[in-house]
Amino acid sequence: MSRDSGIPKLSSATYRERIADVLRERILSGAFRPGSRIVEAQLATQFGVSRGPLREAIRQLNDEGLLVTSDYSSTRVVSLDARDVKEIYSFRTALEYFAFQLIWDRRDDAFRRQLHNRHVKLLDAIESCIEERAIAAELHLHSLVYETTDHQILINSWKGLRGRLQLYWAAVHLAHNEHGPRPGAHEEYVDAAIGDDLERLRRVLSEHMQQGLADALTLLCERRGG
Amino acid sequence: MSRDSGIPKLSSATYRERIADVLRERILSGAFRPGSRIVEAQLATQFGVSRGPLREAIRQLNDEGLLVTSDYSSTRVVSLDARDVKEIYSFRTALEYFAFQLIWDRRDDAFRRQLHNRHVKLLDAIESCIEERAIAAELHLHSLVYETTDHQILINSWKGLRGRLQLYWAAVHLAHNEHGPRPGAHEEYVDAAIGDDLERLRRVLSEHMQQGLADALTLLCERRGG
DNA sequence: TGCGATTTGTCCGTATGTATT
DNA sequence: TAATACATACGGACAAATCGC
Repeated sequence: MSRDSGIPKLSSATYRERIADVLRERILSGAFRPGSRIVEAQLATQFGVSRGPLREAIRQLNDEGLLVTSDYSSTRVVSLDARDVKEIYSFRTALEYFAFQLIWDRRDDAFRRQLHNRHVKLLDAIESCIEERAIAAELHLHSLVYETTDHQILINSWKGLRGRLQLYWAAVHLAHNEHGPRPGAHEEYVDAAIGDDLERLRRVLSEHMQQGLADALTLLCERRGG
Repeated sequence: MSRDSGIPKLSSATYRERIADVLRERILSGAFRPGSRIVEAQLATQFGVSRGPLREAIRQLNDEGLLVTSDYSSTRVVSLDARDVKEIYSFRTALEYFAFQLIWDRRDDAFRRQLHNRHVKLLDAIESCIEERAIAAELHLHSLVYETTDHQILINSWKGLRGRLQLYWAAVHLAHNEHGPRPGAHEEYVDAAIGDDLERLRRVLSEHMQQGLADALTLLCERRGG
């Protein structure tokens, strides 16, 4: 009824694009929880747009892996299982190592400074005990290496992974609000990232991701259990 | 006029899906050449469908990286430049090494047999001098390791890359019909893939891809030049 | 600079197919 | 089996933006 609901008219670009942005934001923020249903016509009237652009936005979020629609029946927010999370973390390890390989000999002071800044922000966010902030800050820290590569395919691939990671952690957070990133977990990562031993970074990255995966799966089990 | 043009009505699934399949096939086969224009309304009448499903199919091919549409103006078949090709080959190297890592300790006789089969088929295809066959056979050979991983994210990622590779080679072929994959180029690849030295495979893969990239860029320059 | 033509983007009413109950 | 809800598809119309003249 309200017909409010985002879709800022003044910003540029097409409706389809803006709708996709709003939908993505609501899914990642947890406003639309995993498994919950998305009804085309409902959202269209809520957003004050026709079904056409809305359908196309939904299709796009399907390709991004945030929505799942079964033909002629329903579309729901994706609900990740243990297998999905394992795939995400293993793939992420490979991508991030590739990213570091690409920039290894091009790392400069700006890179080191940015890395430090984002690490400090992460520690701040963790201390604030606002888990959304902590998650966002962690992903922001890890994003730096991807941005630095200037490799479009890699960056897009990372965006897709990051979205699903964010969705997953948001869901975990809603299930039981505790457990952000660990305060000391990124010291070694940052240190290796600015160091001179690529092979060491490889090991640190691998261990870092395995720890992240372990945390994720623990929480997944707790959620299923209770 | 003709209103023929594919879109097999009897097969399952939605129009959007079938239209996307037909479009993809025509792009990858070279029937729609890189840079050529795609007009919504035209295709809709040709295919005998309305603009709705057609638009959605176009959107999907946009996400797959085969079409590029500029808002309110036009949509064209993507035309890859040197930078794109470099990104594809470097990313592909990283993905394929990751894939081998995943299956390294799980390689069995079935894998080795399949690899051999696909290699023989590739050699046959090269000898036939039908370049489309040779390209398809080469991609089929490389696909094996991805399929074996059973890693959905990785497989989807590879599908996207493979599509653009196929598009690129088809374009090169139309420009001057020569230069398929080299006959001896995959001996070492297959040998390393069934061997016991992962580090050697890494090197072979890297060199193999660099050679492929070099061939691709040479042809690109020739195309631009004459 | 402006103008018209072309094409994409969007809306709405309606009809049909499919899954679910 | 029938009814319902919803996704899918159609067609005609108009708005908005781009491009060529």
